[in-house]
Amino acid sequence: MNKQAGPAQLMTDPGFLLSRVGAAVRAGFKDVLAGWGVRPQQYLILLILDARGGASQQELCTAARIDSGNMVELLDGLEALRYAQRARDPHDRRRYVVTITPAGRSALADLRQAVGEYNEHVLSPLTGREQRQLAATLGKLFTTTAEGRGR
Amino acid sequence: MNKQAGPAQLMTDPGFLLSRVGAAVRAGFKDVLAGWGVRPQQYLILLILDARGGASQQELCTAARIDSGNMVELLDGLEALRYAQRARDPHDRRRYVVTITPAGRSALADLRQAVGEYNEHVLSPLTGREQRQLAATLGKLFTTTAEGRGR
DNA sequence: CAGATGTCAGAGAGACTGAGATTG
DNA sequence: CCAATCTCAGTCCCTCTGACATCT
Repeated sequence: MNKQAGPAQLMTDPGFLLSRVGAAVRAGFKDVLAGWGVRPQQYLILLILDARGGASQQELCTAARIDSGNMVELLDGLEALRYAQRARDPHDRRRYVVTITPAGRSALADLRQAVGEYNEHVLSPLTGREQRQLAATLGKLFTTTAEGRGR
Repeated sequence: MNKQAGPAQLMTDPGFLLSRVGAAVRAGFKDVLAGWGVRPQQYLILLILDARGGASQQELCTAARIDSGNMVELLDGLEALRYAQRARDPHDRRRYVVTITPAGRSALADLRQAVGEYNEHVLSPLTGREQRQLAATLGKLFTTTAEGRGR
C-alpha cells in the first residue's frame, strides 16, 4: 500500500484535512438523503421547522445560513413533496410563514434514523473519546468561522 | 444511538460540524488564493508538481482526487499564468508530462506563506494540543473516507 | 419615500457523465 | 480490436450578485 497522497506534509495540515474530510462527509450525507429526494439544505430546513414550529424565509436563511436566493427553490421542492407549506403572514403580508406538514414530520423521522446510521459509520474509525473531542473542537471552530455571512 | 437532533443538538453532531466547518475553511482558503489568481485545486496541483518534479495528468488526477474532465481547464489556467507547462511524453505520446516552472516555484513560495498564515488564523481559537489532536483525528478519517472516488 | 421580504436571472466553482480523438 | 490518455460538451448542486415587485 503505497501512500501516493501527494506532499506528505499535507496529511498533517489541519486546514487541508478539514476541507477534504468535510467535503467527503458532505458528499456521503447527500447520497443518504438522495434516497428520499431531499437535499442536505432541505434536511436542515426540516429540522429547523420541526424545532420551531414555523418560521419566515428570512429566519430560515439566518438559522440555516442559506442565501435567500437559494431558499426559494429549496422551499419549492419541499412544497412539491408536501413536506412543508408556505402561507402569507396576515400580520405582515410581505412574509411567508413556512410550516412543516405531518408528512414532513413522518419523513423527518426516517431521515434522522438514516443520518444517524451514516454518522456512526463515518465516525466508526474513532473511539468514543475521540468522537467527543472532535465534536468539542469543531464546535469551537464553528462559532468563530460562523461570522460574516448572509445578505 | 440516541439522537433527536434538533438544531441545538446539531452543534454537537460531528458529521454536521465537519461538513460546516470544512466548507467555511474551504471558502476562506479560496479567498486567500484568489489574490494570486489561483484556485484551491490549482494550488494543490502546484504542491504535487513541486514535490514530484513532474507528473502525467492521470497521476495528478489520482493524487489530487480531481476529475480528469476538470483537470484540463485547471492546467490551462496554470499554463496561462506560466506556472506550469505541458509536454508530450516521447515514450508514450498519449500522455502529457506536466512540470512546474521557475515562476511557478516562486509563486508557490508566496502561496505557502499566505496559506500558512491563514491556517494559523483559523486555528487560533484552539490550543496547540487541540490542534495536534484535531490533525491526528482528521488524519484517521481521511484515510477511511478517501476510498471509492475517481474514474 | 425608505426599508424589509421574497422572487428571478445569471455568474462561477466543484463534481460528475458521456462521447470522441489519438496513441499503444 | 481493445485499452489508456486526454479533450470537450453538458448536467447538477451550492454560493453569491444584482434587479425587481410587493408590502410596511
